[in-house]
Amino acid sequence: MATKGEATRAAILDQALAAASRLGLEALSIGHLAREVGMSKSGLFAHFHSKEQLQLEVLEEAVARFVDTVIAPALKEARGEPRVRALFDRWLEWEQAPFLPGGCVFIATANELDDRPGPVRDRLVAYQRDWIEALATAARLGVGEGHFREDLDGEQLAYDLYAIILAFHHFSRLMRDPRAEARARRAFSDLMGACRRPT
Amino acid sequence: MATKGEATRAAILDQALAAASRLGLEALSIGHLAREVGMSKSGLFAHFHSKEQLQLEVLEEAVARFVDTVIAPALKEARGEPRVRALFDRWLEWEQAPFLPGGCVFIATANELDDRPGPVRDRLVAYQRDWIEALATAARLGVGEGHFREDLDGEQLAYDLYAIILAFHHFSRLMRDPRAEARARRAFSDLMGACRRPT
DNA sequence: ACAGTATACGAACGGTCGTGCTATTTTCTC
DNA sequence: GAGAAAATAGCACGACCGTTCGTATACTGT
Repeated sequence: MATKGEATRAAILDQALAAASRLGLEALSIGHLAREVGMSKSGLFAHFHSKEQLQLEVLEEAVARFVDTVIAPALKEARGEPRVRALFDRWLEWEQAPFLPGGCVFIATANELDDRPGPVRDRLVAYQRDWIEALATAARLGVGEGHFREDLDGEQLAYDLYAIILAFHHFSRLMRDPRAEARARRAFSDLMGACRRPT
Repeated sequence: MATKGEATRAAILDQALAAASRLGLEALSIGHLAREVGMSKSGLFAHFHSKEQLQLEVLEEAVARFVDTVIAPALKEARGEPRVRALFDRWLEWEQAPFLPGGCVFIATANELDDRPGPVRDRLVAYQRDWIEALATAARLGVGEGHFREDLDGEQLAYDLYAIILAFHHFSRLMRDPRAEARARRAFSDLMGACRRPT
């Protein structure tokens, strides 16, 4: 286990993830990143053999952390509304995680990649698809549990949840609106209200 | 039209707006843009005296078109729900306007500017603030007209509307989801349903 | 038609980018 | 502690970036 290499590699990815959160994956600069980590450009470059590979590994790292901080904890909650609520709460936490100074790295990256074909885009889209599917599944379980209306459209709920989070990102990151989180939570609770089965 | 200069200037801005829609304002490259328009880099540069100025003028152009295609027509609709509906419909049209091949240029730019201070960011934020305020005002008029609940929060509705559009951008541009528009319209009609005064 | 100006061009600058090489240093293994 | 292997540094490259400048061409008003 070549420990030293993996250690610096982890340090690089950590720094790169933070940078990608603020500026996006595309704007990652190897020279700038090397200066931040405190090593030479070529030394850093040797770990990944291309910038694209670096981007892919940053993406992978982000996904691993997303699973840890959002998905895994939420799966411990009871099926149905509690789990959906946990997914949303954790997602909102993720948006403000200390290692993501610029907010969700997927959102930050999405816009700059939506017209740039390539492996990085492909990976991102695949991950997003999985995540949306996970949201829809959690929503459908809520119907099975009797928490939600029988005619609830799981994919539509996934869309609505994503909408709330995207707006939170927009209002808090761009507009610096301090009421962004309150608005997001309000929107979520209204949405839950509309999903419950009529009494 | 004063002459040749303004004509090419308009052609440049037109091309630049399309490019910014796809890749963002930051990713605009003067050399690349010049090649697309069919002129020399320095010739193009002479029109705007810095890249930042070019970005600002592209932003200005986008705002002018947004007013023309979204705001102005909607203001002709009756106050209240019809106007809110018109604003939303036109906004969705705007997202798919032919001169915006990458979707709404404001959204495309928002993410790359949210951690880049400067005049361009400042202008964008100011415009966004105006737009959100306009949405909130339109919502409040709906209360006065008796279309919406008395306790409706205009700013919250503006947030919710923005959320739907942002999600549409995400699902259609990144995910290439053909059901994105249907989802957006469904979300909007659900939202309107929740805003109407209880009968 | 001519003068004067607006417009465009080409070349060059300093800078940063990603990416190869080749040494050299550091770390790990026996 | 010696030798192998991994990790890092140094340097150079071609490409592209925004920007400047001097010059040539095209237009405009008279």
